[in-house]
Amino acid sequence: MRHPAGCPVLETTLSLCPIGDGLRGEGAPDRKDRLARACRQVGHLSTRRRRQRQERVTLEDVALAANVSSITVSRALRNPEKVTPELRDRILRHVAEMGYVPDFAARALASRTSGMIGVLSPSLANYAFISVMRGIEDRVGMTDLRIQYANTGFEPDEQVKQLRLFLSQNPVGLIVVSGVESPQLLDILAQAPCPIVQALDIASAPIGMAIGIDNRIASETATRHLIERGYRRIALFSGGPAIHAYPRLAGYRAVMEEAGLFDPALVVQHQGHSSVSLGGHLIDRLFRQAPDADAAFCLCDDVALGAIFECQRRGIRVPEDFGICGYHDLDFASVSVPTITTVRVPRYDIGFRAADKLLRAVAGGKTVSSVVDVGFQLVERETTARRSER
Amino acid sequence: MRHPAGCPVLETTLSLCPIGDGLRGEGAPDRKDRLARACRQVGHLSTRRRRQRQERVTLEDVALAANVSSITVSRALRNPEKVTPELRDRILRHVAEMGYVPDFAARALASRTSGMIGVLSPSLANYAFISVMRGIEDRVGMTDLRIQYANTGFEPDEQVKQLRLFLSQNPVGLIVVSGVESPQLLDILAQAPCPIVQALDIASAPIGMAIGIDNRIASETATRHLIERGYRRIALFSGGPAIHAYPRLAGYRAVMEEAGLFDPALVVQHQGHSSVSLGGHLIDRLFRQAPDADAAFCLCDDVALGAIFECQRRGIRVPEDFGICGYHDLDFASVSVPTITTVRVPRYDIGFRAADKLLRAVAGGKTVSSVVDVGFQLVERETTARRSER
DNA sequence: CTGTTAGCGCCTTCAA
DNA sequence: TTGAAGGCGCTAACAG
Repeated sequence: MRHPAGCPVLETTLSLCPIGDGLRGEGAPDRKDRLARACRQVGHLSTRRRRQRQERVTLEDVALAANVSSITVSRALRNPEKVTPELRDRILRHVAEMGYVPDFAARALASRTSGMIGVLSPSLANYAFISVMRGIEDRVGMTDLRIQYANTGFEPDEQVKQLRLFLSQNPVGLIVVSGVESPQLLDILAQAPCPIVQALDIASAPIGMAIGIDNRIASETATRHLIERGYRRIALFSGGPAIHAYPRLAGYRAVMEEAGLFDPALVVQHQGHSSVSLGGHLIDRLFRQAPDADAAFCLCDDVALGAIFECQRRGIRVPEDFGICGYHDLDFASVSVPTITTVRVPRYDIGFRAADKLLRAVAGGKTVSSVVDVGFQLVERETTARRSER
Repeated sequence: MRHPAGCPVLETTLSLCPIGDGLRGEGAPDRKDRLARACRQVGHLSTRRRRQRQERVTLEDVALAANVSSITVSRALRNPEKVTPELRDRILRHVAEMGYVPDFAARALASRTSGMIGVLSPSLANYAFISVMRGIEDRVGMTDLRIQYANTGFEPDEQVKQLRLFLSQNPVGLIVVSGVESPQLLDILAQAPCPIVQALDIASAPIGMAIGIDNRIASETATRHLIERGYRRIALFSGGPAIHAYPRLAGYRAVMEEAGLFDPALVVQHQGHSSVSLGGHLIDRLFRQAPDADAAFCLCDDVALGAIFECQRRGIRVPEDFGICGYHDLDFASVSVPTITTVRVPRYDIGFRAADKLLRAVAGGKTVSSVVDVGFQLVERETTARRSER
């Protein structure tokens, strides 16, 4: 069934508009009056000439209207306690009336602080990262600082590019969600003129501060759990670039090798975002490469869920015929049928505390290198709940 | 199983650091040399005094080193074609060598354009919005413009606050994902000095341009579909504030009333983000309020999935005993067991085209009011696939 | 408590 | 093609 509106096509050309095209506003009508008044004032002559076809109300405009100096308006806005209450009220009235909006660029330039925290994360399309960001947001929301997000889609080049953009904005601090892999990125981070906190992964080489869990150990624990449950031909399902999953891959491999069970045919990877549908595809690939596989350790719960669905479709019983272990303990892992055994990572907490660490470093003016392991938890649920056959 | 790191507690106080605390960097060692050289130059005396304990490399620093004026360096960087190739190379070498990083605040102030596009979205924790943002990102990525995100958690106050923050940054344009409800927000938007595109919903009053689907009609279509399949006691499951879901509620209600089937006990709402686990809770509430309910129209697929799980757990057969229709056609809807009937919304496309519209308006310098309906599609799958009993 | 002065780093404008 | 002068809007530092 198609909605009557049909299926419009993109308008033809996609002009790649550079910065700064066609942005000039048109003149504000009531500006002349204020300018006239300005001329009657002393010491504000410079105001006269500028703004021909501009519209923005400036501090000085408000100051003129309120018959004070611009710095007083500034103070009334930012340090109310430093201005007489009546004066302040009068000024604030004018501010509201004239619709004054502060200009952050000017403020940043003059005060030499942007009041901005940059958050670099690999992907928005994953609840695992989003929880971390919620934690960050909640902590930063308690301050006057602003957050600026950038997501890099797991691509090293994009990481570097986004980081450059951040640095151009003089961030007060930086949070890098997930591990830092590219050496170039590490280089830039090391030279960054602000504190940096790495959140989520502490296994990769940290710059400055880090808070999260040791994904390698978590991965070892999960793999070991599958072995203890009697599974032998345990596959690894991974979405996203290998480099991002590296610590977890290493943990899986170490345990499998130790047990004499490692087989490259069991490692099924996919470049690209993890998703539920990916889980099904990986099951398909797995059974072609290794028809005797009897379990899968999925590096994200959504892949695990997709694997469950595909098993149901093929008549493979979970956990009896095939065990599944996920990662992250996403919302649905505890309510799906069957419920998903997974590695619980306190993501919100990590975000909150990462922001907290950062804010302390910003306030203290010093970056003390430190690594905090918040710990994980293996949550055993139905997808691996078969009697041990060991 | 607990990871040995244990469960550390948040460090005691959470100082609410205001903007600008403790940010001064320490002196750069090689600065003296450059300053000395500077003194030998003419016309740059002003450079001497400033920067006592500062570190940032400025255009002028590079200019000094390259023996040109700062404006030439600026040009070499931003309009390479306006500078002799050799000179340009020499300058760029110095730039790289000295690690010059442009200062966006200064650029924005001087050029009167921020080069930034603001994207206001209700929630990051929902794949529906994230797809839209991916579309936006891909289109904007073709330009030099930057994106700044803000999410408002569905709260009107937060929307206004975030919007103010945007306006303080002189955005080149604004994209508002999802409908605009609060009149205050509408007010501010109406006065914004830049083009605005509203994406995803075109049913609510548009300011400027809008692109998306008519959620009310989509909702009507879905409800009608359930009726056609023979369901009668059709519930509505909604996450998020009622105001956000309003067009869809209205569509559902209109069709149900028309059919003489409407019953308030069938409407189950929850303030808060939708999620898979929410679906289960809503099923629970529904069967308490209306034990004879035989279907649910869920305003998001994740709620629908949660409803499926809960039905499985209770031995309720879907679609035979209970029909389920979702919304958004998220990734998993086509692979779950059973697959989910849902309303497909071309979210990525909407994002991409919203950005495209915005960029055109920015380039053209004019905002032509326009509303584009991209249309939706009802995708019939297993959760409603029972023989019609009508 | 309020005002004056002098930039912040870059870019626009105009001149050479 | 390059440079000099000046200003963007705001705030730090110091006066009064």
